[in-house]
Amino acid sequence: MVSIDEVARHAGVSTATVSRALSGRGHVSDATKARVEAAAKTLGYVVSASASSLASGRTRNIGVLVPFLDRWFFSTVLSGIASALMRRGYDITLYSLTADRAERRDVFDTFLRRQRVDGVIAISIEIGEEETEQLMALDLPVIAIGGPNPRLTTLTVDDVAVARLATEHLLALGHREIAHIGASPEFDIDFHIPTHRRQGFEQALADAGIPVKPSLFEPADFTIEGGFRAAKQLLGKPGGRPTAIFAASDEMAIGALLAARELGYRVPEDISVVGIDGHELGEFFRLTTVDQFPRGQGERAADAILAELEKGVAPTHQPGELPYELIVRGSTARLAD
Amino acid sequence: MVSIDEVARHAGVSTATVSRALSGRGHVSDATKARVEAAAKTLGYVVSASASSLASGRTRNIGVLVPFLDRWFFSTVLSGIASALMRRGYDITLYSLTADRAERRDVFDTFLRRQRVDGVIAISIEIGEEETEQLMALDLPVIAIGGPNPRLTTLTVDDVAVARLATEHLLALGHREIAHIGASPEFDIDFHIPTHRRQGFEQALADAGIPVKPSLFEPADFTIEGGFRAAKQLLGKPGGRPTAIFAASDEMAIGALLAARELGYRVPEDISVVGIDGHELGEFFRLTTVDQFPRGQGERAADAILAELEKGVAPTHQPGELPYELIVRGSTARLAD
DNA sequence: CTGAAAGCGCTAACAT
DNA sequence: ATGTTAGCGCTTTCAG
Repeated sequence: MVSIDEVARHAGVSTATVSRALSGRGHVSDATKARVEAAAKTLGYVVSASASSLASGRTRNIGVLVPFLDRWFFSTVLSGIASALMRRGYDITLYSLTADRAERRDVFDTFLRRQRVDGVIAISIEIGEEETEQLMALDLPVIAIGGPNPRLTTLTVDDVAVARLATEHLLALGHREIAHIGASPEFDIDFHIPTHRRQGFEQALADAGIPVKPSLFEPADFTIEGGFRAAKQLLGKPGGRPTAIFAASDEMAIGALLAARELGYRVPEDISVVGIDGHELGEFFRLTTVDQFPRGQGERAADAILAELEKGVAPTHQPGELPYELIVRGSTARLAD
Repeated sequence: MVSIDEVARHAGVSTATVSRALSGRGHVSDATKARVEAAAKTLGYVVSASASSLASGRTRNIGVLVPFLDRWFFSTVLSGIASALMRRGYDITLYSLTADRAERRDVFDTFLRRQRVDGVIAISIEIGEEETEQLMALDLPVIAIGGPNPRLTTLTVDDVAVARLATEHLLALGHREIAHIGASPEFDIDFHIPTHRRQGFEQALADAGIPVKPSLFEPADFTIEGGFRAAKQLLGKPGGRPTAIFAASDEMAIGALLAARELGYRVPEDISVVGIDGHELGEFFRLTTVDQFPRGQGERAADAILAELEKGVAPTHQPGELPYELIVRGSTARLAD
């Protein structure tokens, strides 16, 4: 590997000047800057990350905490983060948080403390009291996406409003018997998003003067399969089926849609279905949804952390400021008289 | 951040001994080792990655090259890599290769050359001549998964055999009119897996004495939607529809299954469908498939690179040694007489 | 088995 | 605007 003094020699300057010219910190005349850049280029010189980090304290590397790598939502947010960060020359190191308690401890105890990153982005993970403490002890910028944590800077969408919007869409189409597929109670304990969505749902009903029937709620696990099972329950019960289903995620909504079909109901003629997320399969299934632009969430988080890092701008995020939008496709329709 | 000499002082030894005790390189008496470990623990000491890397030349960090983060197959392989690497205390830094040529160049020119990683794993990316050159110039262990590259150590499954297996399953059930959904020609140009799958399909037919009909091939893009469209074409053509479809991926197979249903065909009574991959949705759709254990592929790649790194074992992989297995579920059945 | 000391390849004062 | 120099926090000879 070619090192900085070869470049210095080649350009006829000191290593300090090479460093300045290449990093853009401190003044260098345009002429020398050009010479240095040319030398670096012909020699194929790239700054050594560890040497530079050790000397400067900056790593140009962001740590990203993800709960599941193989679930669509998370990997989509991650890809947003990756592209925004890469554009700015930052590396990203990935910390995948499994269910394994010990591994999870390791991430906070050890991995994150190696001084390998300049900041961390946490994607929709519920961070415990002690973990929050450890994150803050890192003394690094931290941006969390989803799952509001009062002690951390958090990017959130207003989940209550999102759920209201979905529900109001159904109400505006004339539906009165609306079922909701949300999280199972265990899931809810340390993850608040599903609760908020349920609240928004109930608020919208209340505002429309419609009583909330517990029999029209069915828990599931945020997968297609879970949504499928829940919808079968909802639609199979004798005595007055719902005319519409609001699922707390697109994957569950797709499951519901498939369940309705399998039972012989037509969507949207017999039953309307709406989800939340903006899932890539939504278009294919003609699913009406409230899109929350997960890629964009990742990009914003990346921008926020870079702003804090490079401009020292402590982000001033209002809770619930992330955008969302109702996308009306073919899975919802007016209630037939 | 607490540093190595605090630990040294606390344990009453030199920094050299702390380094040896904690890294396990060089001999330290059990007694001092215990003292050092205790000191490190009570002080909460964690070795600084950059200082350690600079001094030793080892980073304990593996670079992973991924083409798409948000596609199920890749994120699943990635999660396998992540868990195997994390268990061994390695970090992983992620390089997402977009279609953008310039960004892609950057990865090879700059990102990978920062000496931030000890090795690289490339997931199913077709690596060009020049890129291969650059990878080799890194002088680091490189493991590629899929897309055999004669100059790189590559973990592959025998795609021809996998496709034969899927096709032979259909043949054994009595099917003779078997359609294949594969890649569109552009896709094929620099990505050989689909071609191999097609070859396996054709070989199996040939062995059974069945002529290959071009009309029974339909290209698609490896998505559910693509498979859906392709199957509609295949099943909609007047004059003798196929009785079975072999799709080169599970996502396309699921699309095909949905298309068959929408056209009013029953699966598997009227038409059998088989895919390849072992997709998480396979179970839900009762899809017969040839599983190629993507998570396991990631884990193996991680193990291989660690073996090379830590034991200096240059991996001796035979082409096509990754496991695969036919999983018969409910989407295939005997041809009705 | 342990310690002293010389770097690893940069960056950031401090000079000039 | 540029050069000199002292580290950054470890690891690794080399001695003992």
